[in-house]
Amino acid sequence: MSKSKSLTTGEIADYCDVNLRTVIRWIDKGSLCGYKLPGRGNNRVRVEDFLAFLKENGMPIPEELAPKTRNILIVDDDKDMANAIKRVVKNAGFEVDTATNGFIAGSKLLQQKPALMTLDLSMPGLNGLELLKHLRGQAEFDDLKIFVISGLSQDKLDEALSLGASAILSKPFDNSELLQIVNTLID
Amino acid sequence: MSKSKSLTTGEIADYCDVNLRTVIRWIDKGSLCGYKLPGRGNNRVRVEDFLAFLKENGMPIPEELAPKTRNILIVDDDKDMANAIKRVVKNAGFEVDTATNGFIAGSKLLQQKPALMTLDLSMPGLNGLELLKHLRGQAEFDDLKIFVISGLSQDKLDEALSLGASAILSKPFDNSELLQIVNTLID
DNA sequence: ATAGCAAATGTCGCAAATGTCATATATTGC
DNA sequence: GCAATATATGACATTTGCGACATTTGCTAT
Repeated sequence: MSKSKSLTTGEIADYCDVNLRTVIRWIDKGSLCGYKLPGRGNNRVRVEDFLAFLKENGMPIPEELAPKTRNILIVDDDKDMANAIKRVVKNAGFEVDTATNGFIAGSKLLQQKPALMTLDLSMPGLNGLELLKHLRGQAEFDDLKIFVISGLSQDKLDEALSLGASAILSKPFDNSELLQIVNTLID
Repeated sequence: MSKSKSLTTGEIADYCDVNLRTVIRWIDKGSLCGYKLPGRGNNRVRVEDFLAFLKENGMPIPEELAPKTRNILIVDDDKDMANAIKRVVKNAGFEVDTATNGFIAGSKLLQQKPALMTLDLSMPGLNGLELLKHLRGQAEFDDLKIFVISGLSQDKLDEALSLGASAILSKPFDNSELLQIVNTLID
C-alpha cells in the first residue's frame, strides 16, 4: 500500500489528522477531488489531486508524498562537464542524473520530475534562454529550480536570471561554490 | 505482457489500486464485464470493456491505456517544414503538435504520448539515428510509430529502418505520399 | 469577556465493501 | 517438461459510507 497512485479516505484522514467522516464530506462537497469505486462508492483520491488540495489550502505535505526534493538533473552537452558536476553533487548526497542532449533532457525532466535542473545555455540545437522562457511559461514547472551554468558572458547570465533562472554560475567555477548554490536552492 | 488486448485481474488490480480479490468480485457481480479461461476459470477482461467500466464509474484512466491513436508529434527543427507537415496531417483529421528542438520533442513525447512521431534525422545537437536507437530500447515506446522524414541519403534512411523506424520518406516529398504513409501507420 | 449562533468536525453503530491469508491450481517463461 | 509466478477461492479481519446526533470552532453582537 506504500507506493500507490491513489489514496483511501482512511489514509487521507491519517495524513491530515482528521476524522474519516470529514474526509468523505470534503470529497462530497467537491473541495477534494476524488472518484468512487463501483461497489458501494468507496472513495479514492489520486495522490496528485490530494497534493493539489493540500497546496490549495496551505496544509503541510506529508513526507512520503512530497515530490522528491533531492533529485537533480544535469543538462550539459559536454559529457566531461556533466560528469564533473554530477560527481560533486552526488557526493553531497543528491540523486543525480545527466542529459547530454536536448531530447534526453526533455524526456528525463518529465520522467523524473527533479527538484533542480542545471542548464548549460549553449547547447547545439538548443537555445538555453528560449528554453528557460518556455519552462517558466508552464505551471507544471513552477517548483523546478533552474540553475544556469554557462561559459557565456555575464550579460547572458543576467538575462537568464531575468527570464526565471533560480541561480547562475559562470564557468569555470569552484566545486564548493557549485555545491553551495545547489544546497541553497534545495533547502 | 506489453500489448495484450486483454487484461488479467492482477493487472486491473494494479491499475485501479485495489485488491485482486475485489476485482474478481466486480467481475462476478457483473459490474465489470469479463470472461473466463477454460482451465479453472481465470478471468480476462478486454481493454475495451475495462475502459468502458472506468468511464462508467468516473474512474481515472491509466495513461498506458488511454487511446490516443490520433495524436501525432512532428519533430523538425525547420519550422516551415514542421508547419507544412502539420497542415497536411491536421487537415486529415489528426491531432497534431510540433517540436522544433530536441528538448521540446522529448518533453512533448512524454507528455502527450502520441501514436506517431515524425522525425527529422538531421537536427542540430540531436543525432536522429541515435535517438531512434534510444527510443527503440525502451519498452515504453514499443507502440510508438516513428516516421523518419529526412533529406539525407538513402543509406541513412535505410539505416533508420534497420534501427526501428516504422517508415521513411525522403525530402522533398509529395503531400499525398506523406499522408498515405501516416494513414497506413496509424490504421 | 460572554452569549449565541451557524458551520465544520467528531462520535457511534451498523451494514456493505474491501483487504488479508492460506492453499490449491493455472499460467507463463525458459 | 519444469520452476517461477499469478490466480481463484473460502473464511475471516478490517475499512468504509452513512445517517443521526454530539461537540468544537469561528465569528458577531452585546
